[in-house]
Amino acid sequence: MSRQKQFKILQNPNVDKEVARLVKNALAQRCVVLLVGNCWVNYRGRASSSLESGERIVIIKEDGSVLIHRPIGYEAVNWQPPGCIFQTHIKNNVLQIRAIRRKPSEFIHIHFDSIYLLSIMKLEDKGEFSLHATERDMQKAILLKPSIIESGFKPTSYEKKVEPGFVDIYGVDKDGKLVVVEIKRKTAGRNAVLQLSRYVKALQKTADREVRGIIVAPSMAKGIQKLIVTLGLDFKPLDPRRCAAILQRTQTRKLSEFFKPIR
Amino acid sequence: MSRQKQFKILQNPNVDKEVARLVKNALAQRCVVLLVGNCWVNYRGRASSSLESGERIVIIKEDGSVLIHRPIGYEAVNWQPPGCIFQTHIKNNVLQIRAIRRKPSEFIHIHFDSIYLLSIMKLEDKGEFSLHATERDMQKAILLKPSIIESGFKPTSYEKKVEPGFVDIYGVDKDGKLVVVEIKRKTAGRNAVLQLSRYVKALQKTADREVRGIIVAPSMAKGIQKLIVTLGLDFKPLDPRRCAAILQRTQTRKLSEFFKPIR
DNA sequence: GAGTGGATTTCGCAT
DNA sequence: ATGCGAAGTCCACTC
Repeated sequence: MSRQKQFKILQNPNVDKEVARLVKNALAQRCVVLLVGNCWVNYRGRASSSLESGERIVIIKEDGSVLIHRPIGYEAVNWQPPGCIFQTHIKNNVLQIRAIRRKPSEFIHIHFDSIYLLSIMKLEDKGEFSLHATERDMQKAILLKPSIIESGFKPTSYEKKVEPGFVDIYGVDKDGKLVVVEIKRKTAGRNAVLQLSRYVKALQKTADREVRGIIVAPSMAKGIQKLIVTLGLDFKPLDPRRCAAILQRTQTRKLSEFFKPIR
Repeated sequence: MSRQKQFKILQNPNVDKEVARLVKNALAQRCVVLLVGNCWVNYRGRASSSLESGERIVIIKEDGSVLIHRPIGYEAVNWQPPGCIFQTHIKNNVLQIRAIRRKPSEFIHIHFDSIYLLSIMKLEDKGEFSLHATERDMQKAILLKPSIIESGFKPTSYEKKVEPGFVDIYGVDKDGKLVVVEIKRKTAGRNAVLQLSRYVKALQKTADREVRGIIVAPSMAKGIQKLIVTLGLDFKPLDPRRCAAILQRTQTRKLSEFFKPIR
């Protein structure tokens, strides 16, 4: 199963022109460069810092971001966000790598006098990353912490399931208006908006008060904003991961202890 | 100059019991473990996430923190703060590493089906890291050596936090006038000047003496000079590096030993 | 222990 | 572009 990955690994190379050339070429080719060795670092930009000599792991990624990690600590001690320009020099058996960024203008200078490991690689990573919260989780989170929708919102009841693909909440806003909330786990599209609009219109016929419709989703499809405004609806961006976090923090109890489900 | 560093490097090892044993021992001995290979990751805790198969860099540090880095992006895609407990398993030629944390209870499961590089090392890093010339550092320097602002200036108290981007000092000048100092780490702009002016005006209402306002910054924005004069404020240029030097010379003690913080 | 504020915060979405 | 809010924020300091 272990397929041979073609990349360069040098163990304890001399810190010389050859190493500098390898690093320079690797950076030009947008490879990922991994360095372990003894180094010191200076940073100057939004703040200034200096890091004395010590053994660290340095990662330069293909997008031009830089990370310098000490053997302890979750956070990088020095870093540079994506988009850096690089310069490499060798002088007196010291390899210097400069990572320069504009806007804000800042740089990191990394100096290696010993390299234990130099690895240059092309990594392929198409895997999707997802922080999941199901639609039901999002519904739970809103019911447990209605303020994430808007200040003063009070849910009164909810629907357990509605086709196709969303879960609704009913409530009252801070002004006493009736509110229908429609939840989408992914980007809210045309269908969701139209569906909610129909709901609101239907309810309005029998209600004695104004009825509002709110779409809750991590994002809107392109060009939907205008439709939402036209139909008099509101959009509230809500990240599923935030919902997940809320559920984790909150004691998980049955929702029906708090709210009455409709059918 | 490149001294031989004793640590283990395996290139394209088979994903088998031997690899699992090496990793397990390394973690038990608080080594830094560096893995590059094809993996997928599940996280569950404050939130939940899944990361599909792809090629990444994984760092496990001696303090029990974990970082999983994709080939792009400044931030780790998954991580675990220091203090994790680890479990390693091998099953069907897949290496599973579990990093478990209590409080909050959460875990990461990392699965490798190919390993391109496994490096196990003891890194020694005694080098000191110092961040100089933050706004707080400038504040400290002024409090420790008020004469850099102007001769005869005596700070009486300071504010720890002020919205957004400056730290204030209160004091008395050589003539007994009240002084408000506003610090900017970078060029002082229109906002800073107006903010200070409002402060001074507000204080003047309740003060029995004249109140002065001093802007301290490395430089002024273009065209601000006139505004400063118009509002009756003073400007004092101060290089953050000079502050760093002052802090360097002076024994660092708690500011509250000398001055009373306001709120 | 919980709570608070800062960060070279970063990141995203709003205006 | 700029500004505001959230983060699996993390971290350090105070109460």
